[in-house]
Amino acid sequence: MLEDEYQLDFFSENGFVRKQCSKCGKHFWTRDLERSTCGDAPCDPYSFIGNPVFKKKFDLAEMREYYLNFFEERGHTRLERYPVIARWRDDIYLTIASIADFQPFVTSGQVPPPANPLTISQPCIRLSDLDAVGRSGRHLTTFEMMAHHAFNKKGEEIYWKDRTVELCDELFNSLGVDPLAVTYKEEPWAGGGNAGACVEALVGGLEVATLVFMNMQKSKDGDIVIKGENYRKMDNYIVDTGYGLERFVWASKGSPTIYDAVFPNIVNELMDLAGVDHELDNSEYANILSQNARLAGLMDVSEKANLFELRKQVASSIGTTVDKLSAIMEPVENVYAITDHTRCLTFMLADGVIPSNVKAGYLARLVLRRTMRMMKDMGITIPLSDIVKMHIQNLPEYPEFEEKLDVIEDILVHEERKFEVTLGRGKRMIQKSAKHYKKSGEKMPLETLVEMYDSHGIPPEISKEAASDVGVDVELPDNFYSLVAEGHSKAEEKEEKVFPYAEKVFRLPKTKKLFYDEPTRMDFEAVILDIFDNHIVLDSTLFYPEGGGQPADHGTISVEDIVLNVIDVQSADGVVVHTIEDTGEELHIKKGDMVHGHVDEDRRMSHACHHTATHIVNDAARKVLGEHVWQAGAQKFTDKARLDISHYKRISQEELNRIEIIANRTVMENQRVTAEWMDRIEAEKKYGFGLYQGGVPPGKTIRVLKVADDIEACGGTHCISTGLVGPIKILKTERVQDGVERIEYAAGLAAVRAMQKIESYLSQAADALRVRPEHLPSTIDRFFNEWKEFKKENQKLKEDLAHVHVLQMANEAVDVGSIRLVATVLPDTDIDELVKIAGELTVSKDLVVLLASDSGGVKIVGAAGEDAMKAGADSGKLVRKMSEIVGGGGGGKPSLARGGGTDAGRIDEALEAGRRLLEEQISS
RNA sequence: GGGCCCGUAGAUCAGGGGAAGAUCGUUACGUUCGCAACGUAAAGGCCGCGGGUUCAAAUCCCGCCGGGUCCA
Repeated sequence: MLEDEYQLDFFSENGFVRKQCSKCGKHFWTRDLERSTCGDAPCDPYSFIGNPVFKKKFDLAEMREYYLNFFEERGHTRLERYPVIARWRDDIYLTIASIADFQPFVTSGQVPPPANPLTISQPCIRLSDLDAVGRSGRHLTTFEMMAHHAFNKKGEEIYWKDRTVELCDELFNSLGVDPLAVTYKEEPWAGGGNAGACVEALVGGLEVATLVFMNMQKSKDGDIVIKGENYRKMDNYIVDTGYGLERFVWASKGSPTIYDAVFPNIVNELMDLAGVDHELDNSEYANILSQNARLAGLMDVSEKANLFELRKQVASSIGTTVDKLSAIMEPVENVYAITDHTRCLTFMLADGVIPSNVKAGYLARLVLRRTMRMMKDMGITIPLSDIVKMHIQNLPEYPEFEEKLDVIEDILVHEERKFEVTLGRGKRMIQKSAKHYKKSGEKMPLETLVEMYDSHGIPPEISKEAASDVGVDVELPDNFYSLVAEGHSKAEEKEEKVFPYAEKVFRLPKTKKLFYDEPTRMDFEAVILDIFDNHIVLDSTLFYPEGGGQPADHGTISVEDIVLNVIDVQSADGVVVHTIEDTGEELHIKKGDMVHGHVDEDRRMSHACHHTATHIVNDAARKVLGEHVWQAGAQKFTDKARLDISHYKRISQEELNRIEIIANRTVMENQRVTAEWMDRIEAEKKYGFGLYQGGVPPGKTIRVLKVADDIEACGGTHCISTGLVGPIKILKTERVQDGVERIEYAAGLAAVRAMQKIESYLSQAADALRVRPEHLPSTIDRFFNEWKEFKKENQKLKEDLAHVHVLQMANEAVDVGSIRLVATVLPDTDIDELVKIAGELTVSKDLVVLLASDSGGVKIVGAAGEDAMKAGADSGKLVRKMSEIVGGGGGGKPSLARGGGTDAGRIDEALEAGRRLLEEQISS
């Protein structure tokens, strides 16, 4: 299909031949004329374990430096790593490859690369093979993708396939790899809307590098089909390589697993803590691990069935049973996984991921809880942060980690406690439910497990354990997690909002945006470029289009004596579209007309105030809460604004007060607000990704806005100095998601109005109680307590009163057959009192009591003593009948019933009916 | 962004339209030289908030607030 793509001069000039793998049928290139297999698993098993393929052993730092230096010496510029949380992307949460650093704007050609060609070692996180981590001997959640990239354009080629493969080959040679042991397997690649030819570089059965030649993009009418999708060639074509740093280190050491190669000291320490004898010098033990890794290399061990198959094969190869082998392997695998997961957490937390129940934060919590569970299983009781500390010490190449240690520790302690609470709650729930099934002698159904996990976060293993403590059997199928997933119906893809005039707008020139240069001017002249329905496009405008959480400007556009109200302004592809109020009349304006625009100044100014205030509050929050605070969203209104920030705890009142003070101090310092259009790459270099707090704007240049200490890419309109923001009043906080706090505040006049409103609440409350506002707290406290006292006293009085009634009324009882009846009206008595009286009366076992009151319509209470009930009296039925008569309903137990209605005029009639029904009851 | 679960006494939770409960804790008294244990009794509730349905709502419905949790 793409056969021609792989016919490289480099191969033919260097003695390579193209072969087809005798096992998998794929094509590959090799210098070894004898070779018949492609070199990849499962066709070739690992041969490097115990038999390193490089002439020297490397650790992570040495290997990384060797690689970067190698490419620097060959004309590449070395780049600093990007964060593992992909702040500059809105389509992925985590950085999953080095090329992700340059998507979407560099790869699409919109923004030039920061250097060309370049080399980088990018830490990446992939959680897709979580279950295989620790078991397979080669999977990691966190790895560094070393890479060299070249971004080519038509007519501006840096280098392409030949040079790429040549560099790769040269790297292997320099490391002392036997040239005959290297194979390059052909493997078309597609991902993220792009595709291209690709060769995988294999050494000793291990894939150590992937060389992708990205030159196609997804396109409906494309003529190239890859994996069922249509693609077409792009004008720019990109060398996207990925060399696995950890795999290189592993290959250089030839240790049984990648974990023993990458972080041996932490593995060893944790093995000690878990009481596992991890003696790699012991040849028997090392042989088990090696066999395991070798065979695991041939299969996907994330599935339980495959894992069992693996165990069987390893067991038979070393002559033991599956059970014995599992007993050895499971603890070791767990420790490997713990070591890997904690390294993942180190990167995530240090780069500012806040654990949460949503988004990237959820991924962090997922890893966190897995880790804690495994630590518990292994009896490792040290705090998570101790292990993270080990990683940080182990990674001196990342000095930024050290600085974040305090926050990381705080987050981890917080998360550990949270999980404890959840587990404790879960265990109680499970035990309760288990007791229920024990009683009925059933097994605990699967749904219960699913519900426990899905709604309460209790891992099924723990449910099972807790249930068996009570003595209840639980069936836990292998595909448990997929069953959970099944329960979640797939969310509908929401339709993308399509601008109805996109076609027309696309042809128009970009509108000149005057509001940036002249933020205080509100009147302007412009020429109409186009009109469609009630939408107007001008050549230039002062109207700010909605964007960056700032609503659109309103105002008027007038042509001679026609004045049109502007009610919305949107920007599409740099073209500003003004929407005017539909008056129902025909518009007498046309293309080419000169117009006068006027922006509603009050509206604009309050937006500007709130926008500048947002930057100020964001900065203040970071100062009070910590560097991990990151804007997660913001919206401005005329009367208030809100800012969502990432933070792992609720914000306390005291912290809020400090944020408010700092924000207002920044206002009073009256610093100039400056905006500067900068080259994107340069701005990123100078200010870091903190620029993208409010989102990632497209384009080659970005507008860098400085408000006091806050520096962000921002396209909004702002006050020209912080003093003009006026007072900032924080109104409230809200926890919008776990790990995301929303701060709501008002600025400028809106703040004054907000304060006045709060004051009026206070004075109204104070007036009602006739006290001064400062006495409100104590007065309200007193009132509330008194109210409670009175309520209790009232209760007692009613009981006393009932008692008095009872004595009187017992005498009024009339005989009905063998029992006695009290039927009477107690005017203006509430239902609770009636109940109490009835209750006391029926201490006399032969009494039936029917009481009625005219309080709030009609209330009826009926009660029957023990003997009366035996005789056939049923209060429920009596009351139901009586209630119907007074236009309502009622019911209850034979011993006590309540009811009522609305027609007070028929109370006597109802009582009479009750008496008659009672007669029937006891006679039947 | 979507789904599910939960807010009842200081704590942990029952109850799920017809008199607000249990266990632990608290207090007092008894037993004891004293403590623990035990016995007896008491105090402690806007049943998260606001609407609605109903003669009647802790209970059913809607909204809000607070918490938990799974998935993308």
